[in-house]
Amino acid sequence: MPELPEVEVLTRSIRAYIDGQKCLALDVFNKNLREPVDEPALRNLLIGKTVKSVFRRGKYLCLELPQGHVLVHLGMSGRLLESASATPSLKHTHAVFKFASGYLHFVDPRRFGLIVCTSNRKTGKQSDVSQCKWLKDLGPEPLEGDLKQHLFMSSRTKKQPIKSFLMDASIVVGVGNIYASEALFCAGISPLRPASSLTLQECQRLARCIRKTLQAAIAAGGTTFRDYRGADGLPGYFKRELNVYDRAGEACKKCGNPLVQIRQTGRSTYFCRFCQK
DNA sequence: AAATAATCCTGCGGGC
DNA sequence: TGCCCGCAGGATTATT
Repeated sequence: MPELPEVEVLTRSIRAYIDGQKCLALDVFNKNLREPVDEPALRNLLIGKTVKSVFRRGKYLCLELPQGHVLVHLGMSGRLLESASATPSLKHTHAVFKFASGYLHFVDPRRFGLIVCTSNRKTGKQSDVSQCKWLKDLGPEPLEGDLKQHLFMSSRTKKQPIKSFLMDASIVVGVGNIYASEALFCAGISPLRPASSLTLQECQRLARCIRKTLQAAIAAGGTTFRDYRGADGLPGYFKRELNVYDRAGEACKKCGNPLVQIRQTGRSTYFCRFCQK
């Protein structure tokens, strides 16, 4: 998916588009996402209501409404597109939201995505969306707080490779397969290193690199590898700034040696054997 | 407890 | 042209 930078860019667009706008209608064409879409609950939360805020938590896009939240996750291939038309223009358009300002089309060929809602009213009390089942186990945001200290402390008992560790959303959110490889290259740390073997100094370097990489990607509008598109339907431009991802066999930009590709827990990892120790 | 494998689904590119 | 294979940015569940 869409990792953190892509969802952040998307969130900003969607915020400008629908924050403070009233939702007028909802069409669900295919409920069959990772979790079945609860259309009655969604309508109840949305129709005739005004969007109070739009924010991101990890890779979730969150819409705040008077009586709860709608959470959207793009999975691997999801898109959320702004459109002046109610009619789906793309195959695999599973839902269309109508707001006073225009339409939002949810498109997701692989259907790993998610549209779920959380309601305030169940307990009768104001419920904290951060404690809902989707968000409660997420680790901290990498762009906030003391990331270096967190990485160091939470890795002390972990023998798993640092790359897998970084991609674990319960450790830190938003770092997916692309940015894990990129951040490790930036920090000069091998993806194969056991997480617990990193020193505090290395965690500091890694934390800085994670932030630098994510922020640069946000500034470039995200990375489009295959599927990702912004809310305007346009790709992100960070791909040309990638140093290792999808560059197996090509020259390392630091030392010139060929980059290698390996598999870690079922995912491709790219790195330089000479620059990353 | 912690680490890995299998799984959900469609699309695309490469090899033949 | 077309078929088959492997792979794809995620996250949960089951298995060792």
